[in-house]
Amino acid sequence: MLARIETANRDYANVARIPVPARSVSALANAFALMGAQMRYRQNSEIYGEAEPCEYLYEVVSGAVRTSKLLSDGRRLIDAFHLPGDIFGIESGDEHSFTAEAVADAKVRMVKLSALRGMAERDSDLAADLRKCVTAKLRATQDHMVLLGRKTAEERVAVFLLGMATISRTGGPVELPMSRQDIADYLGLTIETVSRTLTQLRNRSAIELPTARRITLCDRAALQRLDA
Amino acid sequence: MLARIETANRDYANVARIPVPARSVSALANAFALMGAQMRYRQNSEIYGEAEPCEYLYEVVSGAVRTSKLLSDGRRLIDAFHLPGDIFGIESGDEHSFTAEAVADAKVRMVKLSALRGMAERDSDLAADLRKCVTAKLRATQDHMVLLGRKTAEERVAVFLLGMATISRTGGPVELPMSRQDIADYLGLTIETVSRTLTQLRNRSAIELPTARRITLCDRAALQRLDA
DNA sequence: CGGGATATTGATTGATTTCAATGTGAGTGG
DNA sequence: CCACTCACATTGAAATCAATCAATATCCCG
Repeated sequence: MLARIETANRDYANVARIPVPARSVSALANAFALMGAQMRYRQNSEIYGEAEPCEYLYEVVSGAVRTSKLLSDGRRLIDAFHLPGDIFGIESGDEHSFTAEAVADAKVRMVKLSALRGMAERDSDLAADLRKCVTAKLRATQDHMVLLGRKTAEERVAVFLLGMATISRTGGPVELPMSRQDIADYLGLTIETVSRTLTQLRNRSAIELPTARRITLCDRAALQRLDA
Repeated sequence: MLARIETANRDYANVARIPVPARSVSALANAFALMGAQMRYRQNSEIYGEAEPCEYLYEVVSGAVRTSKLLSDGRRLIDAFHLPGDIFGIESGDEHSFTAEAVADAKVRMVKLSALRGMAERDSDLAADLRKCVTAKLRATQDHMVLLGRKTAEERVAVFLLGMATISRTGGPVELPMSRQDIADYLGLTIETVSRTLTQLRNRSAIELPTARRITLCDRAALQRLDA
């Protein structure tokens, strides 16, 4: 849920997601188009690991990617989900602080950071795009931090649903590429609480759940109200 | 609890705090020394507000500053505490996403961001320092996010205490410039839970509480163990 | 020596977790 | 095509951690 290379502006209901409008990252988009090496990753396979050096910037072409951190005793926090068009691999230093894995089978384009940085010295648009990726990441992390620090289970789930709906902005139902465990670890909850909260929202007719991985938002206003 | 202009390296026990070593931000330190305008702020007065444009970068000279966000219904999350030597005002865009206020009477030096950015075009060291401030901020926010998302009250308080001890690295007791309410809002807890947790740590002889605002860490290892 | 804010402690409630079944659905092989 | 299976999701009951409500206690500060 980070910087996307967008082709159109839209309303950004979801506080947890601050996409970068298309025009402003076109230099980066070009770099990916020109220099991007495409890779495939099977579901649950690792793209990079925590503590590995940051060498590439990635763009999701298809599928979905999660970046997460595992605590010593098995607790896990998912920092973000990355969907087609999203950039990931931005990190807070020379080493990854999260692990990236394919949530579903994924195609990913990657570009060497050293190459991008080299180009950015000559191309101020590209330099600006790279800066924008970092600040967008920071903003998303700040929003996620507020969510985890100060919101109820119901609010967290509502924010998540609105965020997913914004991304896959087909008017229709939202297709979730991730499991309940992934959602729980993103929201700082347990799978049971996520499940119960979804049921609760369904009982109030805010959403419909045709299948576990497909959710229709019937009453966005009700969800929005929960996005305190 | 962000980038500091450090004069020496030390062990960085606290995951929530990633100081920038002195050498690497010397260009920025110079800029503050040369161009910094000093301001005083009374306790609890606002330095900048959420949604105001980002115009300055700040350095705490004395006292303490908090950056926080208020939710619509009064819930508050404190993003970070900034102590002497810390840089703050780094934000995720052109507008502040948090409010900055003096926790205690504070002296602050400020430099126009536009000026810094202008200089950074000619001075690659300064440009690197500015990048480092953003990435350090991102890392601190990521760590805080993990804390809020996945840690128990006891773990949160332990991390906070170790962090404060690292900052004010006098071997002696830690002086807290902030109230219990501030600590609670930083840790995503209530004042009662913070208070009870401190009492609990005292009963286990991990800490001593000569006064409410002064804490001696007697058993760091015990606290470290809680920093999962 | 008050007095008011701040902090601690106590009792209780409540939200979320944990533990434990039960249900559902996609894929496989008979 | 259907049963089987295994993973994933939902639901239920009990336990737990932290929040809330309610008194004190303590510390500044005048």
